[in-house]
Amino acid sequence: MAQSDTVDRILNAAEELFAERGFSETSLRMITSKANVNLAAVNYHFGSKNALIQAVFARFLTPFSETLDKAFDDLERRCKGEPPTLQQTLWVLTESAVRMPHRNEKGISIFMRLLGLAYTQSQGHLRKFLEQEYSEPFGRLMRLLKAGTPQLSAVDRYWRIQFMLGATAFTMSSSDALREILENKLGIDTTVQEIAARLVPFLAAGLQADDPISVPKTA
Amino acid sequence: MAQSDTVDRILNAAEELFAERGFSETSLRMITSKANVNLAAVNYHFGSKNALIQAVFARFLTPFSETLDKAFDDLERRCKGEPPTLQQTLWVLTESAVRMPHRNEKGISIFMRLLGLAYTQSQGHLRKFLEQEYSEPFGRLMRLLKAGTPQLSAVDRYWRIQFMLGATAFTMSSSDALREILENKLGIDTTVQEIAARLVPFLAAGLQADDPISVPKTA
DNA sequence: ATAACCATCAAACGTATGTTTTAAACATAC
DNA sequence: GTATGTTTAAAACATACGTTTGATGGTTAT
Repeated sequence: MAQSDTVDRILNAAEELFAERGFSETSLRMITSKANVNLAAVNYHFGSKNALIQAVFARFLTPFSETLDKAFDDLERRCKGEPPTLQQTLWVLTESAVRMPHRNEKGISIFMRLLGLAYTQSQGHLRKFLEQEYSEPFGRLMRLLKAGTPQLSAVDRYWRIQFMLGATAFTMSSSDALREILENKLGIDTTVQEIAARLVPFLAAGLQADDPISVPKTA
Repeated sequence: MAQSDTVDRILNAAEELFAERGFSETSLRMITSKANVNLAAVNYHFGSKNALIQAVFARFLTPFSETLDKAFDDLERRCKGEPPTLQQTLWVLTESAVRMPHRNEKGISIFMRLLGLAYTQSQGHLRKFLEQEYSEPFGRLMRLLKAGTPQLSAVDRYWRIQFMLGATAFTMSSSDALREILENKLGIDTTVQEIAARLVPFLAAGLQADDPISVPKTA
């Protein structure tokens, strides 16, 4: 073949297995046998397992950050100087994620699950890589969230953004299982888009909650 | 010695290392050398690494579920037939977690981090163990949450509880890292109690958000 | 005193991991 | 058609893992 697709097959298999099982729990042999390539191919093409992990993230994060950047440009153009509202920012964010071209119908939930894992699993090299490569679009999102919640102190905003990321990554990462449970329990089918549509008002309300750090009614 | 403290030393070391690094990333050799016991002691006293993981959870989850049960009894008694409000339920939950007797000042954050890991890391045996052992207090919490959000449809409530669990588990599972980032950025030190106190109003507001499934302003 | 029991220890076991090596097959350019 | 650089293949590498073994010492009960 003119150009081998070995690299892509490895990336596809690794992406799926990482999302299912986490990084440490996924061996190179699982990946290469799922991808139907030789074991040595990973180290040949990527150099190491850690570099493969980073490559998996780069493959979807790079186009996503470009899409997001353009969508934010669009949003700010429509707002003509006025800072975008929190709901607008959140909606552009979820829309960009959902609208990304995905390799299959599981793409969006794999995407989310990987983001959650990047935060959760203590992979020092990954955190460094993501901070170096994607600090700019991340910073832009943070600035927009800040503009959308001018009433919050920096500390309040920081924590509430963490809560927001948690709710999103967690829900999306297990959206398949959650959708299935709901289907069995109430006979209702839900799309990822609908989940996102439910998530946005939840997050917006949480981010903007009045916050007289509630005192217990306990005696 | 009359009674060896080997078991407790193993549990203490394991608890701390699991919380720091996750389960797969923590080897028995790390644990036994931190605990200053022989490598074989783990398999002798617990049988296997998985059984040790479960024992670590049981040691704090069993007393916690008893404390929580009594606190819910208390709450319902104070409410005299009226269903407790959502804020009351959430507050009793976090209060019970915070008020638990802990072995040291890191105890509460280790507790939280482990709970987050239990959700996040795909340890099949752990999930089964927790479901079997603690289904009753978990079910009670779910019933109270339902009573506290009577205005929600079953579907809305289902998803919003998932969002809530996600925000909590995710934040708690990376609370150390998040606290550290905040310390470096703004020079502010945060206790786990403060995080919990910030989380409650966020969750309460999100759970009770008005929900006219927001339509994008996008063209 | 002696037997039974339990906890500890160093050492080894078998397995699985990430990585490297060697040779063969391949496509492409001359 | 042969040479060249690239990709695959199979095997072996060293290392780390969870677990098991068999000997040893100490405590308890008979």
